[in-house]
Amino acid sequence: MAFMCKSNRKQEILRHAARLFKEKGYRAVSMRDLADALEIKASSLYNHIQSKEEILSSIILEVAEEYAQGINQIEKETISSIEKLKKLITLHIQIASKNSNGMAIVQKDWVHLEENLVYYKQLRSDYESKFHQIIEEGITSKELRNAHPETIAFNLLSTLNALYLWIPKKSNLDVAQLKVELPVLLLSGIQAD
Amino acid sequence: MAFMCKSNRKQEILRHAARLFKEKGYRAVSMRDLADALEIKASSLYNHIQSKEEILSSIILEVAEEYAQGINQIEKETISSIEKLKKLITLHIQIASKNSNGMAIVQKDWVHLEENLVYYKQLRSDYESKFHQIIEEGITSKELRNAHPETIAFNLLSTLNALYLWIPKKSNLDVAQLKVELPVLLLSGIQAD
DNA sequence: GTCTATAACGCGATAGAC
DNA sequence: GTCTATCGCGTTATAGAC
Repeated sequence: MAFMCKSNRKQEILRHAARLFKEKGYRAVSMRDLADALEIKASSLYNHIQSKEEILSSIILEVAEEYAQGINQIEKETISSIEKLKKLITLHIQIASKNSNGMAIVQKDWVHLEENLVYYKQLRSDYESKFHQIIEEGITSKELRNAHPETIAFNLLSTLNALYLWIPKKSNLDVAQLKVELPVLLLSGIQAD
Repeated sequence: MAFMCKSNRKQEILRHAARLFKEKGYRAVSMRDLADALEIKASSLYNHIQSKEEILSSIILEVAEEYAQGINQIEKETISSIEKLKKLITLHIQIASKNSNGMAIVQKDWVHLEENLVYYKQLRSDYESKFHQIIEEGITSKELRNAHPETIAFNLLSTLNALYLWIPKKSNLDVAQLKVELPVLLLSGIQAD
């Protein structure tokens, strides 16, 4: 989507919307609230966007497609499973520090998608399948302990999915440190000896 | 609260509300939706409850107080920190399997509390403090590796808080297995050698 | 591109009959 | 305890002036 250059105003709307949606939840933010944040009237928003749902959709799909692209790239690299998992952890940290609002909205408000709900669910399910497969490869190659792959995936993904709650409270320095510390913490329990 | 025996009808309302709130989110479920589920009219609900927010409050506080009670009991036992953490993991699994709807609503809709918002936040912050303290004790006593306590707590709590997403898909047998498997998985990475 | 005015509808909640 | 009828307000979105 690198060629599609959205107008400044639309970008600004999306930015404020992401912040408000994260704070109060999609359903609890009215178009008047959003307009107030931009210091215009609600009706003026419709010169830049089609509907409230289009805003939600833009925010969520941007994040979801970033994850999809990230894992597709990592998946095809010729590195060990452990290295792939480390790169996945870094991917989550990067997205969460660049766009923690978007990540929060994906987690909490994907259910309110309409037009793109099916597409989003497909992206999510593809992501999880690939994540699982990397873990299964790691067990097969004996890089990982022989535990249940679903349990391992559940533990990793729930921690990574919650990063949006944690990262906004941290400084850039802390985030840099997290990129070192989190892979160690998350992987040391599952790596084979 | 063991003496306060709510009417059957009220219990039924809370049960249906919990299911609907989990599925669609608190703000997206109208009193008419809830009434439909009970096969009555919306106005009839108000013979049993005061307001929509009272329903939310009941559901959330029941779970939050169960956690508070659980950790208060565990905290004062004279067992090792590792044993306390194992009991905390079991506590989360138990609550999530008994009331996964309630747990989901706590995570997603606590922000919509009004009257009891401050009280809920206090319960939550107390819980997290005690959780952190148990981890810090474990590091001091050298039961746990000398990693950052916040990182350890973040990993544990994000996985435990996500159990409501995972447990409803599992059979009773799987849950029993989870009670064995999850402590091993979560603690093996942080236990001192 | 922003405004005022308003359409069309859904919301939580109440009053009062039965 | 459930019903019908309704109040007052908030919602997304549109029409048309400037």
